[in-house]
Amino acid sequence: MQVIQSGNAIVLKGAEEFEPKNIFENGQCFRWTKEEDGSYTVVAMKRVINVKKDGDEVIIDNCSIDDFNDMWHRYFDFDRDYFSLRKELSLVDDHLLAATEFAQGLRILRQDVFEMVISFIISANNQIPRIKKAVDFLSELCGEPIGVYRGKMRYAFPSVEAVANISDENLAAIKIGFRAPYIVKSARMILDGEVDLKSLDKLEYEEACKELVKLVGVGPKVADCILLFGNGRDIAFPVDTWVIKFMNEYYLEESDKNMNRIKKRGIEIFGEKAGFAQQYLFYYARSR
DNA sequence: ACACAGGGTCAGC
DNA sequence: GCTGACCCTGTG
Repeated sequence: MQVIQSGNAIVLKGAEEFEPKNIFENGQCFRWTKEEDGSYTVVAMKRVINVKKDGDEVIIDNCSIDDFNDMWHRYFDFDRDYFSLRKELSLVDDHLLAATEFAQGLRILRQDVFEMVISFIISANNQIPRIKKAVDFLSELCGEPIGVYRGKMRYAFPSVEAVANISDENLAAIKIGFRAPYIVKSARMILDGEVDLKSLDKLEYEEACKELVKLVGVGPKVADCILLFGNGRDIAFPVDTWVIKFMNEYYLEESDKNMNRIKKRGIEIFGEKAGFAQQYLFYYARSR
């Protein structure tokens, strides 16, 4: 892949397996907006960029080559060979074959752990458009302003301190209902060192799950999302309503609604890369 | 109008 | 382990 500077943008030539729609609209990330020209404006890591695909080129606006190499290359998981990954998964069965064909260009973003913790606490029993609104508004209310882009001030995702010390007024304003005390308590637990997000890397997968579930509003499903999207755990297999549906329909001998058993079975069937199988199948199932 | 559900979790058996 | 309640709001 070639990275070329072009004004305030960079152009990725020969970027394989990169489809903005399949990357951003699969529910892993909440901090993007689709522009009228079909491009995606994204806030992450105290930066704002705009991503657009044009034929076999990817154009990233408001981005330098240094920023790309230092941050966005990792964020977009460019070290991974998604073609081989899809090919490998497609061998499992016809469902994964169809899903990996359908969602070609999907990537699992390497996002900030704390942002994933708060975002996915908010996601519980909620709808994706509302989750997006809440996360955006939370950032606007107590995130650092990082500059104007396309006529709008953009705000970074708030720090642990900011969420832990959010005012009751602001908390009420984001309208996340029963989840409101969860995000504050969890942020405080992280601030106090009761749960250490920085040492997650040192733990085995199961231990990392146990650590995250200590947080309030974090159950097994949210813990898996945090680990898959914010901690690079390919094996994490988040079981939500959609996964329960397709697992029962295609992969289980008899109908089951127990999330723990379904998760165990999912990892048995899909193996080390269960998280990717989940993402392809989830996106495929939800799009129909 | 009003019931229903949405990338689940928690408390109470 | 299993069940029901849960804040909020768009949908039919």
